[in-house]
Amino acid sequence: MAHSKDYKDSQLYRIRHSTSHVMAEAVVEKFPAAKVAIGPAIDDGFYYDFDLPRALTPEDLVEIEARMHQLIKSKEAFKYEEISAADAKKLFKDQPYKLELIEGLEQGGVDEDGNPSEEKAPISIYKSGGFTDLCRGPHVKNTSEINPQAVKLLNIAGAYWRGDEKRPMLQRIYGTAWETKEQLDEYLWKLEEAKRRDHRKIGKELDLFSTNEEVGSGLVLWHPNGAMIRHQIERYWDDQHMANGYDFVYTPHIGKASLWETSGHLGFYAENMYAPISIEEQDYYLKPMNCPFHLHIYKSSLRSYRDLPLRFAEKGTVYRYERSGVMHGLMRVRGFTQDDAHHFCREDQMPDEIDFVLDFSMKMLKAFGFKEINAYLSTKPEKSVGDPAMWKAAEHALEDTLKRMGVPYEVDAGGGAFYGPKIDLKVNDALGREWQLSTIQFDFNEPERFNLTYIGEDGQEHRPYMVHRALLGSMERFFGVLIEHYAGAFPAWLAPKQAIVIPIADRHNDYAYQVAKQLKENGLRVSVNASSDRMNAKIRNAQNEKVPYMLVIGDREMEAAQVALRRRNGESLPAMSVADFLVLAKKEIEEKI
RNA sequence: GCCCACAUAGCUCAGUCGGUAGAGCGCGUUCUUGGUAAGAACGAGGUCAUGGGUUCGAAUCCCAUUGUGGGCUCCA
Repeated sequence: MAHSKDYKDSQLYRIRHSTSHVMAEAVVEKFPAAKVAIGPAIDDGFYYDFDLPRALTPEDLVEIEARMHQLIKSKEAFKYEEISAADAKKLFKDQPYKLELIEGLEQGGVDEDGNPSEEKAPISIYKSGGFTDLCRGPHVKNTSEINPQAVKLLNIAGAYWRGDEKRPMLQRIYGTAWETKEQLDEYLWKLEEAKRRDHRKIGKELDLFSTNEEVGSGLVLWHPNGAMIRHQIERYWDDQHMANGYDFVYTPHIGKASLWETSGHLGFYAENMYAPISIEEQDYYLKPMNCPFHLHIYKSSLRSYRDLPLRFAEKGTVYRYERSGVMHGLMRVRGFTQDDAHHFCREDQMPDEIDFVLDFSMKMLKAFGFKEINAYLSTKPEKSVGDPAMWKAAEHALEDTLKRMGVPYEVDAGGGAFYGPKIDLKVNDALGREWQLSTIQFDFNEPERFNLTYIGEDGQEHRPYMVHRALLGSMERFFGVLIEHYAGAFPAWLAPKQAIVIPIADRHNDYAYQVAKQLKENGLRVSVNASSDRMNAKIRNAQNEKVPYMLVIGDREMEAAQVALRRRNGESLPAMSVADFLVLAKKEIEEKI
């Protein structure tokens, strides 16, 4: 992840980078045979990669951390020195990874982390205590600037040397460092909170979804509660699309090999596709994307410039091969449903079309409670297909729209796909974490490959612009993000169970069922807890289920034909009539709060 | 796919030195009818992920497979 310049210049960055050196010192002290790789500061801390004679254990981490505290307290100075490549090679003669880095520095074009760098930097080393590292810095002057109370080692992980799976697997130790203990505690609290909100944990607790060993890894089973939430999401999605000029389409899950040859997927996407299914000596492939089908719908009749723009939308389920180690709950799966759409338009319509799709995306995301949305604009890479003039026009349209709408954005120059520029939208969740959801991508490849045309005003054939977009991304990932954002306490419009009626004693059951019936007739998702539990237990269960509205019914309510509302947040309202509760609930559901 | 770790009741977990299993929650039955986060008793529930090996004997040791977790790489 790219760090801002501010961060790289900050004291915090120096503290973290220096702490990683202290950690390396402690590790090398413990394992004199250790080969050290690289150890940079990262977003919330630092890491260092080592090649060690044995696998590290959590106990090693405790020991290393304790030694680090001692080293920090011994007030080691960080001493900077520039040396020649020859001296550096001599100094690091037993450190193959460092030697490789020195080679790179000598040739220029890479920095000491092995990343591309424009200037040819001098070779420099930092000495601190008994540890000398090839390093550009910057560092703190002395470990006295590091607060040992604000340093913590977090976990051990495997990592390839230079991220290349063909190179040796190293052991990486992640740690974090802050200026004060309070900051560390806050960070650790955030990690704990992230664990509490983990969609896999909440998914089990609220019975939302599961995966199953026999079904297969990365294949999601949506349980009734999760499916109800998805259904509500989709209902809203359908309504919005219908009201905004989209046409719904449905397409099959497999298509013939020739389709994927035409689209180019067998050329550039084959490693993500499943092996073909052979039917009557024809190969069929499970679809990894919906676009080729939508393109054929476009092509199914002659299109006039008057027909455009066309917007084909489909919640299309796709299957992509993911390597076995990368699956993660709902966030990374092998089968998922994209909320997909393809826009086809004329060049003169393109700016408006982009305006529309960005505005529409933002409105959708905001409806789901995401207030902060950041955009990332990716432009033409070196290798690309399509007319450079079309690229320029598309990039301008994207950027102009972002500016006009005042959406904060970053430009990733050359970061686009080979077939077109794109805007990705990322939201910040309740914990401030960023998630990519929407993607809006031009495609100059497939319209060519499928020879899409429309008849223009001039009677000639023209190539339409095509935009591929997914707003929520995939239903699976979006649901995962939503679970973590709300920590399972879904707003009433999404909650699988919106209200629960809690009779205090058996004699209130009949009235409770009457109330529930009335609510159901008004469209609420409601149930009655008529078990022999005490009221306290019923409330506790409803709280744990995160039901937004609890309607307690006892003698008083029954007599007055009322309900006593307790909200999920613990707030108790004075008893009200069922009609009044309906007004209140319907308003909140309508407003999606 | 790779490195490391893990897999015991529906869930969360305990199980010592290798001697064929336990708790809490949940579930069922009964009693209890209680006013805003757990009333009580009793009961049912496990081929210890799967397959193989070592051993007189395996939840426990070894190997493989599947799945899960933390990462790397990749990504909606």
